[in-house]
Amino acid sequence: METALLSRKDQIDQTATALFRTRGFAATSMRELASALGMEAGSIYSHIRSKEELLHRICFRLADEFFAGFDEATADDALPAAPRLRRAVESHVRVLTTDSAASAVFLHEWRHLSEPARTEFLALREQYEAGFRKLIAQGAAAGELYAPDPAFAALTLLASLNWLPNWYRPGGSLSTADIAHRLANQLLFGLEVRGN
Amino acid sequence: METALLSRKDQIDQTATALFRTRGFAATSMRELASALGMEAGSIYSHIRSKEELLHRICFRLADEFFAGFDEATADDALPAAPRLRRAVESHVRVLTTDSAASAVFLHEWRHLSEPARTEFLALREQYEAGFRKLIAQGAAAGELYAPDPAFAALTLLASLNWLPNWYRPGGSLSTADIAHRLANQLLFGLEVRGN
DNA sequence: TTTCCTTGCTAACGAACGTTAGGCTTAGTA
DNA sequence: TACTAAGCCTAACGTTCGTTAGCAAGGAAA
Repeated sequence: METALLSRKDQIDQTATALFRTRGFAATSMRELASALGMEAGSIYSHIRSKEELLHRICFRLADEFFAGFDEATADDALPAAPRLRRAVESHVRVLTTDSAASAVFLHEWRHLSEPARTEFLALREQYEAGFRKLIAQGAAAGELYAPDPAFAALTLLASLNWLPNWYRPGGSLSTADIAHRLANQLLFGLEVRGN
Repeated sequence: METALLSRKDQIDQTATALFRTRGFAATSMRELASALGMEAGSIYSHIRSKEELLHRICFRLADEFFAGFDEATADDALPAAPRLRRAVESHVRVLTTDSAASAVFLHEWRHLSEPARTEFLALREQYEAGFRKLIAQGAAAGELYAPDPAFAALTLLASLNWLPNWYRPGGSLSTADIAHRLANQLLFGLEVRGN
């Protein structure tokens, strides 16, 4: 029972994540998933209740990670908005890179959740984005950031970050921290007030 | 035969585009598509050869539009790289907004193309992105742009733009030209050399 | 040793899938 | 008037889908 590094259930989650990422949720069959795990399709149901449960777990676990990272990164109220935003960006990138397959599923496959999970998911997503909007708006109000339209800026910022799982490959020359720092630099440079 | 504004085949393309966008290609059945068109599933095959042909047409038509827009926007060799890049960005945004459903399909559903179409598609995509990379690199070499890593900058730039179909809705307060101009401003501001 | 829980198997279920064949209706053309 | 072609129908094909039932092997716990 306490044998492997990964429990069988975790192996299933992980393999499902990889398949959902490359093939898409709808185009991945339980038989494909079973085959990748070296077992039969029916056997998977000793571990899970349904195919959608797999997707549900992936999406909401990632949501948790994004929130936890954001909260930790922005916890210090004494800090100005700009560095807090920078830390939030770095946290976001860290989640994207350390769990890039799950992130890709999180970003692309959530629409295959059925109600009410889908609505719940979208609410979380909106709440998360609102965190960035608020930070940018604070920074703009304090004159730390140049962002005439905080909502627009937040959208663009997250868009750039969320493209990362599309090209990032774990074996690359840049470390996760490098990428995070670099992306934050490039994006915030355009936002920060000139002469800073 | 010359009756409608849209031929029946074009109506099918258009409805398929909308469904592929919201439901995804794999999760959209021919019976769903037929029902949305007010006909039966089998009848569609009087107009098309296969479901994948629909996806193929959408993806490659959009590729044509992106290329045509880019070529026109950057045709003037006498212009410096920075304004040519700006025009390319505006062209990209124009395609994304005037055909946002098809763009979303183009961006998300291409992986359901089977070989060799899939490889062909990816080659086109790479070629298109190379155009942006080259423009940014030229601008950086000439000192017009601040981009220590042109590939990185191109990736980030297109990422921000390609997120557009996720939030843009045709009835919004901003015109297509407004959005194009605004996005180009926001993105290039971070790229352009300070004091310009 | 007995009991149980985990893990997996085989076989099958009903449903939905993409696609095809063949026929009917209608409108335009000769 | 006869012919043709488009457009759509119904019915069905073979396949694959997610999922379930029932059973067997193996190790842990009693």
